[in-house]
Amino acid sequence: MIYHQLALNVPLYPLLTYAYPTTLPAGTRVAVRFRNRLVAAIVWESDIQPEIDLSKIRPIENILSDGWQLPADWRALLSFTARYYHYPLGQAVMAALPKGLRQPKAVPLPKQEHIYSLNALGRIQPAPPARYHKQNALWQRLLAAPATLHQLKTIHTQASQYLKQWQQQNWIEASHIPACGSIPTSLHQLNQQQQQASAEVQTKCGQFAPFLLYGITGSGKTEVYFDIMANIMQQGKQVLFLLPEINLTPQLMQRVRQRFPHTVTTVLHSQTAAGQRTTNYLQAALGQAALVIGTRLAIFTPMPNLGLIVVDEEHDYSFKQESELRYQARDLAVWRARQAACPVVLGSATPSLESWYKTRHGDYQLLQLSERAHSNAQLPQIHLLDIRRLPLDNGISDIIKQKLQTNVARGGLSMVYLNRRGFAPALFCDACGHTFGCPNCSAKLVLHQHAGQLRCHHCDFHQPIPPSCPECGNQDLTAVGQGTQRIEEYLQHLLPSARILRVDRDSTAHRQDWSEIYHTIMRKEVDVLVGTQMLAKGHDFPHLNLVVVLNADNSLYSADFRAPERLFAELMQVSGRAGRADCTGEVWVQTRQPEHKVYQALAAQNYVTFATAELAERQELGMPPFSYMAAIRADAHTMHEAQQLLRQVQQGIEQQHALPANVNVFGPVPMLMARLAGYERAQVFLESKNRRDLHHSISLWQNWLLHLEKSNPHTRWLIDVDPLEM
DNA sequence: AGCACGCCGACT
DNA sequence: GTCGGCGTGCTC
Ligand SMILES: [Zn+2]
Ligand SMILES: [Zn+2]
Repeated sequence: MIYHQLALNVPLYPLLTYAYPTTLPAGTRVAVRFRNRLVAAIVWESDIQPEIDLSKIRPIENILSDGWQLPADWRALLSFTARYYHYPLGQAVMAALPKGLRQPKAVPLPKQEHIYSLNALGRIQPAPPARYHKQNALWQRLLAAPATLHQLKTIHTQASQYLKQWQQQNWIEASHIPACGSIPTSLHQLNQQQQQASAEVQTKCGQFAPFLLYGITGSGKTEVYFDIMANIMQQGKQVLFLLPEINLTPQLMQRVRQRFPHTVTTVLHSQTAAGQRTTNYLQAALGQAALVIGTRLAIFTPMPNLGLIVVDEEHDYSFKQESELRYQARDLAVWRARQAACPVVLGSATPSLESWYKTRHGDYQLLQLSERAHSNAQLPQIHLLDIRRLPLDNGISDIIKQKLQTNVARGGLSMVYLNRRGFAPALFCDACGHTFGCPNCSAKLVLHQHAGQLRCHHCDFHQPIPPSCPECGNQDLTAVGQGTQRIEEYLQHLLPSARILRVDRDSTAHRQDWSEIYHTIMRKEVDVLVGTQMLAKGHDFPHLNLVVVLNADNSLYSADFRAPERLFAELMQVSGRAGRADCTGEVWVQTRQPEHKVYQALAAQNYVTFATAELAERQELGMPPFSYMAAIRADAHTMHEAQQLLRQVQQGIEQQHALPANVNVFGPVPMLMARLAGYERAQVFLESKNRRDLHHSISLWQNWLLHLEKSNPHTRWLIDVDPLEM
């Protein structure tokens, strides 16, 4: 018997040993019995010396992927990912596979699509008589240009039958459809900066080279990506294009299809149906698709000819998975580019301070687009409106009211942005001061007027709006603050003739809603948009010329050291919506702290100044990117239990004096959101300037946690490397 | 994580 | 006497 190390979906750090009569190559998908259930597994290593009792080792039941293995570079990526994020390798491997490949069932490989063309003999044949009009149409189509079965089926569903006939006559030939296909020249003429950026990346083709493409909103980053992608794909290489889910819109896909009409493109995101995702994954893995577009999970797609990775909106937090395997796809993209020896382009109008810092140190090469791509498009004018002494009506000052009225009157499109859905963020008792909190979370319940409910935005708790205060019985309950619903209602009252549309998670609950909303806006059937982040990202409305930002100050009070960076990026993004194409835009930001660095940098529309100042502050405090961090978290029904496990580990390590001197430990402290979905959450931060020592310390903590978890059975724990949550 | 095993309270 | 509550421990 030959023994193999297998990756299975079990929460154990070591791999499991199974036997097979012959040596199976690493990367083979197999089915095995685990606890007497048939599950899928991936061969990680063959011909090993078992470290456990031979009697416990069971046989591999059968081999699932005949003739295809998960490639060595993919396995190296997962080994690295599991090690770096301190996550069980078996579970990491399974998280990187689409559902179809996690099942103990064989999956047929996608057949490479054929393209059919009439050969010389075929071309001199008479066309089928016109009375057989479907047959004739097929023939005419093939006469005009080669076509795929898929295309021919749109002419006649029985196309394959006739193709077979004609193939037997030796009139047509079938050939594999090329992954890349011909790429037509772009309709967009790149400006000088764009050309230069594209050229810089292309000179590094075939070698590891990380770039940060810093381009202001509207500077045409996408055209630059497309230009580089076209070049790389024409060399027969594959391109991986990552972007936040919210930006993966039908409009974006439309642009891709227009620019690369003959390129086999595959889309991978969490909304793709499971079966389709497996097919797409395999298409990329077999090199049949030249272009892979997807959200963070697409970083794990095997690509045999990877020639370029693009990460658009690289500052976006959605690249970090905040559960289970807590990977940062942007960072893994850089790792993969190094492994594949290819360029990687991270793009943003407000780069993450981590990436910006790396350009300062020459780790990443900086590419800048400082002009709007369309020379007639102006930057918006951003105004800060100090509301400390101004009367507000539903959170809106007179000046803003007038701005909105004027813009509606002259037929412009306005947007009122606030990052709070619902009617009001809190309900308050005037008599005793009682507020309604979520019983499961440390958060206030949000008033949803239309639904007649108080809802928690962090868990699924909800209750009917109470008629009176449960503390004192008072019936005068006041809705405090503004949510999008309330603003929508108020604006309808203020601007009775205006067509107002609210866009937030509540108004776009169904998949279709967004595209309907989008088209309504594009048909200019809306005067005022009210919405949250959804509205700020991913969609351009060329005729939008007034943006109003309400209640942004809330984020300034956060204890999270990344809050200013986040707010700045968010406000720059919202502001960038105003005045694209050929109309000048105006942005008005209501604030009580106009002197704050975030607002000052925003008004000046100066990312560089902001980043420089913010980095200086981070350096002073020894925060990332000037140090590396990891969070060890524990949760339990009581904060005491959660902190107890962490304290026990801390004491154990202290007694052994095992912690490297250059690793600092903070905590245990409650998380900023201390209670979530019924669990009290505590954490310890490990911080060091030395990555090796940090990781050594994490492993130390991990081993102690594995040892002490038995005596704390009600406490769960996890490790978050390079954490974003605080 | 599941899923068995096992040891005590409240049912027929 | 048994049914089932979940605390404990293992998984190749
Ligand atoms: Zn009260
Ligand atoms: Zn809650």
